[in-house]
Amino acid sequence: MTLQDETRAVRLSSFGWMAQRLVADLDRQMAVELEELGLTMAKFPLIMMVSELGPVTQADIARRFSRPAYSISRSLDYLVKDGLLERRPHPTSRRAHEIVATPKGQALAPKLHDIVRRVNARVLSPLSPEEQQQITLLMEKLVPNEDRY
Amino acid sequence: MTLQDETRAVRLSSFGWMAQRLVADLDRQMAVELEELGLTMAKFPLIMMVSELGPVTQADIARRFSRPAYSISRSLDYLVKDGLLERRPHPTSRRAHEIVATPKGQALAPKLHDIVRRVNARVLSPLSPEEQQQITLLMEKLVPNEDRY
DNA sequence: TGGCAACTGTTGCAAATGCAAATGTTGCAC
DNA sequence: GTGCAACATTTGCATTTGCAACAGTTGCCA
Repeated sequence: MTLQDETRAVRLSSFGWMAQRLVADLDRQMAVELEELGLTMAKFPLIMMVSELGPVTQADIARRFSRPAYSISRSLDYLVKDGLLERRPHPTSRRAHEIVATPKGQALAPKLHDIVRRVNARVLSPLSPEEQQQITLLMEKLVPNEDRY
Repeated sequence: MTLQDETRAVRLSSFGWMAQRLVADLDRQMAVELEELGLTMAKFPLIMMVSELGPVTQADIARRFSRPAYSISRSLDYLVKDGLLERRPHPTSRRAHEIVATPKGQALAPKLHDIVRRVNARVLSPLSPEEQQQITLLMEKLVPNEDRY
């Protein structure tokens, strides 16, 4: 077996490689759907998290996403500018901010739910319903549903 | 059911969301291993592709990755500077470049294979061998193994 | 109380990325 | 062969991102 064949074999049998491709497809499809709402893949998970958790602190968001705090700080700048989220003074701490959705932001949530359901259905459509259930269950074992996003 | 509960339910039942988390973990683990070789997740797939396909054209790389050509052009700048890949004049076309691995780049390939195998094994380890086989097969149905990377 | 380490958030600067326009090349119809 | 559209690649510029340093706040213990 040549080095080239070996490299090819490694790639084709790599679960991670397939997962990367899958997520790339997923991202492309989501980006298209989100564009119609004026959103991007960078903004979308933030709105979802705030919609799910209600008032949260920036540090909390950062922890759950396993992302650095400065990154959240900057992403929020955009969402605040869009008028979708809002920084409010935290009720008990003067260093923390409470992040909440504006009415405009809240109105987005149901549409985002639809998009998520639609894109998931499309991506999974090559599988039979039983297979879809199988892969979902297996996936749940790989990425335990903690409070992490 | 409140809006918050609904958002939570959508997220937790979303296959795509789990896939995102999985790939994020995968990326983190790969980044750690690659760092020991002085590589990054941006450079790694390029070396793999050139190692697998031998001399390729930049446009071909771009097509296979479904990425814009300018992005490949810039990534190659870094890899050429690292002395891992090389731009050679194309034998038949004067506008195209032939991209090949330098000896130093070729020497990297076996180490990259090891890393891919190691990280895949670690990520899949929560599953039994039968389950690992199952999820791999299901995944193959979702992302057909074409010539696309 | 005073001091200090840990925490929350922001910012300046450098590196990376995306987009649109430019440069040169090629195939092909005329 | 000329002209022109499609191609392969690069580059200038604006936007985004990452990193390290900063400013302010809080908990805690001596």
